[in-house]
Amino acid sequence: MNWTDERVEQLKKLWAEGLSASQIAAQLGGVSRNAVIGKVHRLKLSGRGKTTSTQTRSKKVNTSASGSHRSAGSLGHMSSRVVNRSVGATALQTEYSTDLVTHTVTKTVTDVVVPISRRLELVQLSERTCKWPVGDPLQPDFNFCGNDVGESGPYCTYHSRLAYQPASDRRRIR
DNA sequence: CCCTGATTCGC
DNA sequence: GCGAATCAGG
Repeated sequence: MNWTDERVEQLKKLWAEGLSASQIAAQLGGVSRNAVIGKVHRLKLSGRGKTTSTQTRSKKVNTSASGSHRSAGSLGHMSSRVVNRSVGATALQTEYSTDLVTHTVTKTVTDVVVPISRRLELVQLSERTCKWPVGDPLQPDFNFCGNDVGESGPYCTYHSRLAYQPASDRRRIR
């Protein structure tokens, strides 16, 4: 995958918005989070604002002659990271978030990164359906994401992450 | 276990 | 320049 200008633009934008590297990678598609991070570094825009990354890195594992001890104990996980990609209308969306316009766009921050959801009604929930609420509980059309939950909880894998993980953002020690 | 960003280094 | 592997940490 090439880093076209548009993609780089997206990257910078999303990174500035505070999205994590993996989320950005998911949205751009075709790249891993490492690729994103690597690019971010090359663009010299890491440390999103703060994070005075104090150069404390100097460990480095023996590069030569070591290795080959990464046995194969467990098998893969297969956690598909499905993300709805905005098909079509992907054109001009590169030069619009530049400032100068303060008209609160409020582009409905809905699911910038949320994948598919089945929109089930409460009655249809079962033991294996994601109980992540979708919509406004005060509205009659309130429903739930009904994706299959693995064995890991009341939510589908994706929503589980949204529910918990949001942490890991205040280690500051670096 | 999951995740995060940071760094290094072979390509 | 790119990104996988690795590391360190929450």
